[in-house]
Amino acid sequence: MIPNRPFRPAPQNARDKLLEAGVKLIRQQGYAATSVGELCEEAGVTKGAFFHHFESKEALGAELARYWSTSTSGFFSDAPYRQIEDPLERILGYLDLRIALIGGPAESFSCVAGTMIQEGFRTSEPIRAACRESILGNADLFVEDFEQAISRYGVKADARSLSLHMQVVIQGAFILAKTQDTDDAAIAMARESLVHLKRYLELLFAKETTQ
Amino acid sequence: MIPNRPFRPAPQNARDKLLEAGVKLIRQQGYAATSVGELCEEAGVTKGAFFHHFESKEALGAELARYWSTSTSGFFSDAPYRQIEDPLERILGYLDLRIALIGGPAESFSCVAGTMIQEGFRTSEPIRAACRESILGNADLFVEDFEQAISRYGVKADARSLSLHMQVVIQGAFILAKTQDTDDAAIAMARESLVHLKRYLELLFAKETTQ
DNA sequence: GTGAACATACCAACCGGTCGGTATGGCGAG
DNA sequence: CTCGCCATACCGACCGGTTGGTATGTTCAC
Repeated sequence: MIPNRPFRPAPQNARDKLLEAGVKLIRQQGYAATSVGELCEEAGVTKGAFFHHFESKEALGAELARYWSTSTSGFFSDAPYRQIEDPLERILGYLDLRIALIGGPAESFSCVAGTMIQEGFRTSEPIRAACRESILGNADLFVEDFEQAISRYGVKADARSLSLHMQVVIQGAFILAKTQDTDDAAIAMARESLVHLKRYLELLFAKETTQ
Repeated sequence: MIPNRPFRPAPQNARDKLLEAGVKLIRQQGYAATSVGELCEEAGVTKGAFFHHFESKEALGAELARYWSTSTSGFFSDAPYRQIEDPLERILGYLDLRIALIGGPAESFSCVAGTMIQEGFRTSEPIRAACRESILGNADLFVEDFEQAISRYGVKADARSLSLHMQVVIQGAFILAKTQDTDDAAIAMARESLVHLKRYLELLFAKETTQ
């Protein structure tokens, strides 16, 4: 779940600096391995500032998922592919955008919420809930598109289930990308899976496959 | 990547007890959040035993991925679905088995390697390499099946890419499962994604969809 | 002059890892 | 048969450093 820093405004206050530091460090090494001290150093603020803005490290984790969610869903609901009239083409346009956004090292295109939920789903209810909202919220963006596509193309399928499946493939693609030795291989790996997802939707909606 | 304890022999020596403890605790809370002391307590051994068998915590992490890999790939290459003659049906049989194995809480059916690689892909080369082998090794089990299916059904597709895509969906399904509030919802979520994957393969190989 | 936004100094608990030691069992020499 | 030798398996006290978190300022806009 993409947007790198260039997509977001450079943070001014300590709070946002800490959240940006969280995006960077937690994507790279996970939540538990990232210490409060490290976050402060990366953000260029002190521990006092940290605990002024966040009740605990756990609170930053939960806030981070919300921060992430807000910036990414804003990005995806404003992008040009939204103007495409045909609902299926709109969804495929979204996937093309995601494919295009995959670049650089894996930690620059993977998902903060997807990383955090693996560590926190049993041990931190606030983090689980926030990551849940982030991931399912992104899926929600496409339920209506799928409903329209289903009725237009007369296909028997469940709109919500398909939206969730898109998230499944995206999250899984990030994991497989992380197994690769080089950035290029990771990029190719992640993109390939999204192409499979596109083909599934094309086949399901009985459209001629581009391949 | 499934098999729960019942599929593996009860460990006798300290080494295997520690690996079993690793499977349990790291699935639940991740690698970094699991301390050596905790692993020893869960395994019922002391720190001395830990560092007698493993050079470091990191070494246990890497060994754990191999341990996991060995027991799961053994399980999947011995299972009955392997006897199915038709290569596509064999692959679909594998997915049916995976669907059937999804049960209980998310930490009992999710993948140790998929959890660890998110934390270690940048910070620990031994862990990344071991998780890579585990995940890609599982995918390798089905390359030949796909090759046979592709030539039998005369479909234009890449066998290795399809095998990897199966892993993508499986890993992604585990992440989405962890977002759910209840075990039942998590189970349903994970199974649903594998059903989508089945349908993709059925459509791709031009077989009548079961749905 | 008051409250939000930070900085500094500090703490107890816990972390990964070390180390000196013991219990057990295999094995070759006498 | 047995005794000495040694390797392996395991124990648990201990160490220095790091952790998340706190208590107490300081600064400055309103």
